[in-house]
Amino acid sequence: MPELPEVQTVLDGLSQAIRGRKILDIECYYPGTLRLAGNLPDPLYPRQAESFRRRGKYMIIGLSGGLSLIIHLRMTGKLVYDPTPGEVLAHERARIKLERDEAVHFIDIRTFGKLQLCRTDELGQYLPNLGVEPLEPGFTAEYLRDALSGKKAPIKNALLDQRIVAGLGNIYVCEALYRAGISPLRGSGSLKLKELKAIVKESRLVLAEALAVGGTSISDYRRIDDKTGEFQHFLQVYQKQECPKGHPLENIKQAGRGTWWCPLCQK
DNA sequence: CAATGATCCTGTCCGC
DNA sequence: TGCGGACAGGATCATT
Repeated sequence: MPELPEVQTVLDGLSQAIRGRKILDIECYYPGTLRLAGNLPDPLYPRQAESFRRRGKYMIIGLSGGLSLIIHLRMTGKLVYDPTPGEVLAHERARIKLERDEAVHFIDIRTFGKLQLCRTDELGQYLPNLGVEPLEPGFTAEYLRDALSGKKAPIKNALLDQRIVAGLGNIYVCEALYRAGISPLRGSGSLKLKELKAIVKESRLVLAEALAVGGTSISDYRRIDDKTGEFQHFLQVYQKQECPKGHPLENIKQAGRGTWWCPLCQK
């Protein structure tokens, strides 16, 4: 499941592969995967891919002439750079066609991923409200204290809320809470500043470590060259039976998603 | 307003 | 062998 480290890894790969290149067309093979804003210029193509940035789990590619392409991989989306593309691939939902007959495939088994083309000056209308970036200076214990004050929702749910922190997903929230020694069931508003500091520190660490090895490949996630990331080998609790200390883990459901945690290590 | 649940999807895995 | 059902989950929308 692409979270911040995976999205950043894909984005870096995409930037390497197509920065400065001309996009000749974007074809859509599954209804709704490619969405066009209503007021786009004609002709729409060609457009040069000029800039590459990330906000939360959204990739934002700046195109020449004041346009932007927003890409969200959701759960099973993949971008694959292909210098010699042929027929439409299995599960290929869209294709970014480049000059010299090259392409980037958007492959997405479960079809939840989206490509949105819009004017750059209207980007705000096409991105949801997103909270602080967890690897930037604004992500502090004090920020979390203010954002979570009075909230009754479990800390696990709050950390998954992209309006509070943008980029964390199920895997890294489970890992960060384990490392911080905090139970995922704790009420958000009940956490002390010291505990929030541990959450901030461990979230940053786990994200940075995962980013350094190209993300976590549990099932579908791949880099742009279709290679796997390596952080799955370093997970301590996600989809595990026992924690590093040998304690049995509990697997519960929170907000419809699996939580793995150690009742002995996390309080 | 906040919190929860349903929804969108399909490949994989499990039990019978 | 094959089938039905549960499960995986990010974000959005509807409901309580």
